Amino acid sequence: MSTLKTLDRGLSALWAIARAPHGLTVAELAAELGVDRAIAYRVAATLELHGLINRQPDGRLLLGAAVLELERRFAPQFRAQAQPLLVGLSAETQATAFLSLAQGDNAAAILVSEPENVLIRVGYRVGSTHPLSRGAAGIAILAGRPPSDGDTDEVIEARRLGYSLTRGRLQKGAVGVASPIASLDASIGVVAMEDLDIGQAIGKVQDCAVRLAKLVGG
Amino acid sequence: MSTLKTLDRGLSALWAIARAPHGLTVAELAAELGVDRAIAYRVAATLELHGLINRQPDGRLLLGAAVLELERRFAPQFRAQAQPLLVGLSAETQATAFLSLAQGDNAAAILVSEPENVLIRVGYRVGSTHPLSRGAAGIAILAGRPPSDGDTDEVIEARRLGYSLTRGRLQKGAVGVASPIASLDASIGVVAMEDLDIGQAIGKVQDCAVRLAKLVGG
DNA sequence: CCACACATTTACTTTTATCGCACAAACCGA
DNA sequence: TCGGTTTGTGCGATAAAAGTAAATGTGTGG
Repeated sequence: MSTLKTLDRGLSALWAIARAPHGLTVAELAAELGVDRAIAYRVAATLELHGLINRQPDGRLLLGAAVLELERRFAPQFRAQAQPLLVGLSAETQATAFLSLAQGDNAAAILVSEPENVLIRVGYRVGSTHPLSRGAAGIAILAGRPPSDGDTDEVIEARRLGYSLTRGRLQKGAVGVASPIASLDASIGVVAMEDLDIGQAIGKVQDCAVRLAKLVGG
Repeated sequence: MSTLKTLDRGLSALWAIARAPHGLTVAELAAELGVDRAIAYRVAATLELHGLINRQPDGRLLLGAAVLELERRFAPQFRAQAQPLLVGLSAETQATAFLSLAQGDNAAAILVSEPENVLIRVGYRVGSTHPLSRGAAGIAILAGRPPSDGDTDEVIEARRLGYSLTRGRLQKGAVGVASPIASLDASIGVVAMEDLDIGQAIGKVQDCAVRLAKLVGG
């Protein structure tokens, strides 16, 4: 699968600028990319043309407002529909609820709801990703797919049970429960510290997965 | 100012995919860009590499979860600080409050707060842009900059008064008031239907601009 | 089971967009 | 005013992309 070097570099530049809290100068961007300044100018001009970056009066490059529009166009109706379900799930289980989508070989959390009235919550950043093979969310997604030779025991077990349960795979001391939504290549679940009522959580998570599948699928 | 054709086309592809509610097939993307399918494959592969798009099992191209991370990294501390001010402003004026940033020759609304308990509200989409020379937000931004030869009468007037007031420039029947935040190349303001209490709104908007400038500038 | 359409990837030649030097301009502090 | 630094811009050599074409899957209906 071949890729385009110029586009790849341009997107790397976008990330470099996104990562820099106070933006980058063109010279810094050039250094970051390991290219001549002239190239960095052309990359920046092209990104700016599309509103993805913005030049300050002092010349520094910052992320542009167009990223807000991209975000708005990311699965909008789906997220709107799923939001209330997640809020309910986090309230009932007193744990952090999440909805994850397969993105290539990763699971990405696209929606998170943290419980209120709880002293310590497990944070889960919207947009964060981890490998499908690690963590309850990813394993549940794999379990929602048709069986395959590469499936680990964890995945096979999760497929049989209808949910996955992991401890400390992504974060020490954290317990995760997730259930697949096969039609979406997604999973829904909760994470908490060791104090999670697992029996209850499993039921609620599975119920949520079924309701969401109905909501979207039919 | 020269740009990179390959990067430009790749970003156009990103927007084409973002605009399509149910994504695009590679063939559709190729048609949209006016290029051969083989090229569209390479563009898609590169975008996917960076998580900006995602391939469905059926092959369709959809926006990827990475856009959520980009959004998170867009002026995060600034937006968090400004949010409560905007909520207060919309509540006090019973109008839709917004915070706009200059992005090239456009003003982009990066934060919006709509009043509650109001029958008809003026909607203002986060991320939407319009030319700086049109609308209260843009004129206020220009008024916050040092005087220049190109300034229109509206801008000069707004600079003198410390706020801009427009009627129906962006939307028929809508009134907008905005005040510059010069240090940020930004403006804050409200829009409403004709029923806005303009005298009150001007004062509140200016007060908000001053407080936000202090919050961020010092 | 085969023929067919369709999606995806690869191999390879030609074209052209990109690279990176080198130069000009603006800025700045002394 | 003058070095020194940073910012921005033409232009020819060259590497990268375009554009063919053809191979490889993949599923469908006869």
